[in-house]
Amino acid sequence: MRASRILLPTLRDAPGDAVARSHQLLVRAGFIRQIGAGLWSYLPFGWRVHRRVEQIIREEMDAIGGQEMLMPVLHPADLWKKSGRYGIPEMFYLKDRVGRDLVLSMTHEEVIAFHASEAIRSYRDLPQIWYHIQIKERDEPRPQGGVLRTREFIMKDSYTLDRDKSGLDEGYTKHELAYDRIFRRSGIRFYKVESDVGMMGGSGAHEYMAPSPAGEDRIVLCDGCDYAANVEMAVSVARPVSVAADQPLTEIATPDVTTIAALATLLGVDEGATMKSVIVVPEDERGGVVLALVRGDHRLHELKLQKALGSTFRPAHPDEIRAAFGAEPGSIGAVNLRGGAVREVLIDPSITDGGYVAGANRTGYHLVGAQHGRDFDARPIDLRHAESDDACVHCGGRLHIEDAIEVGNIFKLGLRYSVPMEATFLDDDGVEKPVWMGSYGIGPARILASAVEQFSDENGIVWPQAIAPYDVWIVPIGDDAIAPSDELDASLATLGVEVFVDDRKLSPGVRFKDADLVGVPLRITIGKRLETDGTIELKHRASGETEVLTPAEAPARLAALVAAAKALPAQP
RNA sequence: CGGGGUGUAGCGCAGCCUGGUAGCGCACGCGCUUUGGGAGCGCGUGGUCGCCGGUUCGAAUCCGGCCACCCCGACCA
Repeated sequence: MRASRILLPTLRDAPGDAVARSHQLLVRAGFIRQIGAGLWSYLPFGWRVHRRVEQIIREEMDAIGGQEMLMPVLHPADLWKKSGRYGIPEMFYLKDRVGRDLVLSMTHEEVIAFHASEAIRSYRDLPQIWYHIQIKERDEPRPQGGVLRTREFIMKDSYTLDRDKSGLDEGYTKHELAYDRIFRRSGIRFYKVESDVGMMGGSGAHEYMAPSPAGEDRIVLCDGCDYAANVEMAVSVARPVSVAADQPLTEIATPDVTTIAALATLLGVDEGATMKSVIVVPEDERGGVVLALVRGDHRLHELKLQKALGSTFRPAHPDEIRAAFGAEPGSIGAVNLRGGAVREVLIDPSITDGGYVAGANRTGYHLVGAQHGRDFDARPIDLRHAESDDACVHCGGRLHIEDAIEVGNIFKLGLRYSVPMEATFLDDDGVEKPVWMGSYGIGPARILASAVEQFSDENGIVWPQAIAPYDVWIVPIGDDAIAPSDELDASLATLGVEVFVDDRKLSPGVRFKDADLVGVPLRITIGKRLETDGTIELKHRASGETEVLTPAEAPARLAALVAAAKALPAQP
């Protein structure tokens, strides 16, 4: 491909509002352009990368028996009313000319279940793996980071349909294998982590996470074993704190002390030897306040508390706290509760049997030696945020937390959609049963952006070979270099290598800068040396190393390099 | 949705406080020179200063309202 025929609007400066590195570089390098909040066009180079990612996904999905299809973006509202998801705030709602309710697809579980309900009659029709690579529309509260979080994006979503739970497990395992190969072939660094099932519902899930400071997710990783989890799910062993057991319960005056830090300082104890009281009001019909207890040095994990409560919640207002506990915020604890004033008390299990410092429910006083089971009752449940330097529950190793971009996820949906959507089949025992479903997503744009986040330098992007917009970038210098460039392009084309010939009428310096910015892994320079000593130069974008080649040996050398770089690599 | 910020040429920015002919760099066009790491000289093109209203003889500038976009948080794949 000749540069003079392609749209490649590179910029010397990134737009002032671009913060994420991938956002800056993809715009500067002429890959993407914004048309509104969370709405992006892919220009030719950007789209080439996207399509290469798609193609890797397609090949690996086909390899596990996936059947590619295409489902619409516009859905009748009835489908979503049937599954019970109509009304969720992230969906775009619209009406047609006669007033029928329609929605734009956020995902395709409903449509898949609809097709399954019609097409799957018998256990002989199972299992199935269906997928498509299609647009998703989501009314995101806050699109950000360029192409990292958008309101319209393309997703590969696949769905397994199985006869029973073990069938679902097999389909899930196939996806784990396919996903491992997809992300390795794409050339990005990634982790597979345990994850929350989120809005999809279901019974088990993993996420594929590309570590990057631009990521919106936090993952917990063990230095000693392969434990990896989203912080939403992570369990860990808290830093040990020594607390004496069987201390007598003693009330002490702590005037004007309302923070854990001040309390620990005043009493000369570890913050971890105190109990933090968090008072919340669940947003359900039952009413009342709930007291959640975590260790003083820990943070309450709001999502875990939400799951424990079975509903969303808000912090209690000070007057609600006074009414329920008879004391000001800052002096609240689980001991000596007034009967019926507090709906439930939850306690994080890192608070062990010893005596802790706790609010006395008397303004300006705390209790020393408060002991769960002896002085108060509470339901033990994991409520705390895993922290860096916690210990691994599996191997005792040290945990650390990294930022990461979610590039894919896999969910065991179970019967969540097949039951309401009536996707059933007749089993060999003559009984009509619901299909077991799984759903599996990958965001090609996030793979693309993750690669830029992970692989760039001060000069621009450094694409992994497999998803680079082109395999080789040729800079002809001088008119005499054009014909040899085209010849090399033609030879490489017969070897399946895609070449970009930068024949723009710009100085060599500008074209070298653009080549670095755009980040094609292999660059050939054809200049005077072809005439003087019959050679051309190969430069590796990543290492900066150069090789001197003759035009005759170049095609084989380049084709070999490309093939080697695209071979399934170990994780970098 | 809460908090903060920004809207002036394709991109990056100055001008606004203190009202008086809209500027700079890059990019872009033409000419000449130049061709292995963002070339030089010369001549040019391009902006209803986000929108609406108000104050004023006069508004990019002051006032009010609205819109858009970005960041943090909430939320979410």
